[in-house]
Amino acid sequence: MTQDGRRLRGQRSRETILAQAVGLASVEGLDGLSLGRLAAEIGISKSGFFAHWRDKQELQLDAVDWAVRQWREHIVVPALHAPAGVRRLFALHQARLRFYAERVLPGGCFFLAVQAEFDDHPGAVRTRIVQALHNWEAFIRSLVEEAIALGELDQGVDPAQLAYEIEALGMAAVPHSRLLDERLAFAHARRTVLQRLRGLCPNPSLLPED
Amino acid sequence: MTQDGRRLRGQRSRETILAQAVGLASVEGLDGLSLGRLAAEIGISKSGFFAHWRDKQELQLDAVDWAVRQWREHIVVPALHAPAGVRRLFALHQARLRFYAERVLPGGCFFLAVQAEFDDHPGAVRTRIVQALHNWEAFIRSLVEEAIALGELDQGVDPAQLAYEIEALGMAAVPHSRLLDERLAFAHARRTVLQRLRGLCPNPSLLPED
DNA sequence: AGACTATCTGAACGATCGGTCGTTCAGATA
DNA sequence: TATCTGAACGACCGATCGTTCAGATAGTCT
Repeated sequence: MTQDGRRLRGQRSRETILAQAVGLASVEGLDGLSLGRLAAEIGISKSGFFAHWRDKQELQLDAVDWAVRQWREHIVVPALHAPAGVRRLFALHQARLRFYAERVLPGGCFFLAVQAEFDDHPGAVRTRIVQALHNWEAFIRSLVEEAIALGELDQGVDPAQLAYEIEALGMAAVPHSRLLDERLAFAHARRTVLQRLRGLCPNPSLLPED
Repeated sequence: MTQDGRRLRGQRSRETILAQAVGLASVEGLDGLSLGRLAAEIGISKSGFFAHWRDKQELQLDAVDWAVRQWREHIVVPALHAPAGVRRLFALHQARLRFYAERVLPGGCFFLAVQAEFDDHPGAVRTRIVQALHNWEAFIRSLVEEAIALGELDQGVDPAQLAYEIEALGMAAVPHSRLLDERLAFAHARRTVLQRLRGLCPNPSLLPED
């Protein structure tokens, strides 16, 4: 492949469009997202979209993929820098809360907005969302299993159930911080998981006290 | 007040419209809800709405109130039949899960759909949603405090934090049951809260073992 | 019977939706 | 230089959105 300035420009456009689309979708949802408003916010023409995507659904699918990559970079990768075991599990939870607190996405969480929107809308977009959610929970579960294998969590722990807990307590921080008390929401989300992990950990000193 | 057949008919219309609107909003959200589709599903004309509500927002506000009443009847009232304390707290959680599992609303949970939609949309509707959410959490908190006062929960328990836990673990059952595994989601939501309450209760035999 | 009122309808409105059209322009190719 | 291609544009399409309005229907009151 030789360097083609045209394709390079197109790729940059796609990137900025997708970034903006994920941000907007975190507020309005993927269906609530309107091509006209999206174009206006970026400062391009609406018809320009169709040089990159056949229709709105194609853009939605790419937006999901883009959001998954963003999630990986902001939450998964930083967590992998923590030592394996219970500390990595808690680092994952903290990275997620930081992602929310720093308002990386204007709507808080792309996946929360999109799950609530598509759980009753069959189609290709829903399928891709399901896949992303499944991979995410499987990843949490694998960290739990690793922590058990390392002897940093009780043997009796059900990995799927603890993964459900961590996911639920992290996700709930979004609406709580936006609709009620922001400081309290993040404090509760953090402390709940922390105390839960400490309670299940034979060596609680691996984790901060509070 | 004399009996007026017209007003009676109007009230019945309002009721069926609101019931349908809450159901539809649990799927599409309160903004995603379209008057045209709503009218078509009920079998009335679109313009008939405006005999009952000035505009769409007025209908949205009444829909929130209606959903709150439904929530009270289906979840709060049944829980109050359980003996005060930790058993009532768990009964509340179970009533909620039953409400979801029985698919009373086609979208699963009106408040989940609506929270994700309005956390970034200031206005009267958001204000009313915030109020409803606040009242709900305050109610859970009051049950926690009651259980502590009755000596059925450890003194050290932070009522606000435990309320956050119960709310988060219940709410998360909706997208999990719809997008991943329904049976597992409800099982996790139930067992997590159950084990948590048993762990905090000096007399665990008040609660079922599993 | 006639005046009045609440409910509901059908037709129409301006705005916006996703999407298509032909066209323009920059950059690559030969 | 001549030709081709990818990106982006403005104008426009039919459909649907929330909303308005004049009028029909039906139940109440004098």
